[in-house]
Amino acid sequence: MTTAQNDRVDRYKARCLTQERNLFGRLQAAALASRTQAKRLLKSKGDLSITEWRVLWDLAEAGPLTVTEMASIQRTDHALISRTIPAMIEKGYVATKTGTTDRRTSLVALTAAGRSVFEGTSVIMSQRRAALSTAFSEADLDVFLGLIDRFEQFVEDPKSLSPATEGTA
Amino acid sequence: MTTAQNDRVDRYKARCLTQERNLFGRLQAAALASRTQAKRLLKSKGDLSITEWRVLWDLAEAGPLTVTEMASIQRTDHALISRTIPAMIEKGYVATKTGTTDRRTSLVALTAAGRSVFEGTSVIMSQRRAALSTAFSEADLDVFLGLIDRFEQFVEDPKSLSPATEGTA
DNA sequence: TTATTTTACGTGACAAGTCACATAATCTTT
DNA sequence: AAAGATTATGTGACTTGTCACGTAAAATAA
Repeated sequence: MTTAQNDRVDRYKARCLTQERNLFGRLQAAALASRTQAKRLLKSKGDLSITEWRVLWDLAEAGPLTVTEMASIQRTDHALISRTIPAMIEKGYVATKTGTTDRRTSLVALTAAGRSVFEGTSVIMSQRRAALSTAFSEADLDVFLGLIDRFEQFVEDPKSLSPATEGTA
Repeated sequence: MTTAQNDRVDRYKARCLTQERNLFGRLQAAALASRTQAKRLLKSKGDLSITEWRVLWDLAEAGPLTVTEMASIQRTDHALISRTIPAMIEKGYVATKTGTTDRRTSLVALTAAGRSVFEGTSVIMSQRRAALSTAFSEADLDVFLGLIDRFEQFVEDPKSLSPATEGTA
């Protein structure tokens, strides 16, 4: 290996080191790894997608629910849920009816088949949550969630990157 | 509002409360909010996608780099980068050549135009990182990264959800 | 030296996610 | 009561990401 190649590899390694402290990148990667784990666990028990699993879980815990309510609970966009519901209806897992007090809403409820699929899948997902609870104490979790709260405030607060800030930079 | 409706709303609210302490969901939402912020900032300075920005940034800091090296630095899959490179070549931002020591590799380097686009965009992205540094001290960051390390170990460690665990449950 | 295994990267299919938009329904203002 | 503004949901287009696969090249084993 030549000196130029050594330089190139050194730069690569240095770059990797600096990115280990890049909170944006690290959070992204951790969240995606988490998602991959969930997909793998769901796959081991059937063919539910993550969105389908979330819908079933929310409905099992608190249904019937509107699309917007589920989106809010899951901190996701209503579009994703809206797009998932028809196939779940087709599979017989959920049924919808127009809201009586607000005819814009679509009230989604579990069917018996949906309840059954939920129960067949919930064991592994409960185990996942229980395993996480052994890895992180309640105090750890408080710290973690507090840091996440602060991070979310940062990314959603326009003031942190306002013209005034630019003026002083 | 009837009693049944009250019950339904109460269940929804209770469900929201429990999900506030769901670390999986919270981490996911925070990472996605961060990504959205990045996209918004990039959009304010041009039309770079997140993947394009990441490629430019890595190359500016440590280029030339292979697809696998960039994927490793960014903690992403090589497929995403491979798919992005041709358009960036078309735009004149990067150029590639086959590696001399390993002809399987594709060495990607910034062009002068790419350097220029990088520099036009890097100010706002640097400001973003600086703003994050004012929101989180080095000590905060150490704690946060440590918790993320532990979370990543959890989601990647098969032992936490092994048959032995299932046997004892 | 040959055979086998592993690796780099390009490609395709699909899921998860964002944003814009449209339509209908509801709410607020005039 | 009518007009204007806001909201719920469905849809489409696009990005970001995963996984599987194929091919060529490199590494390892026989």
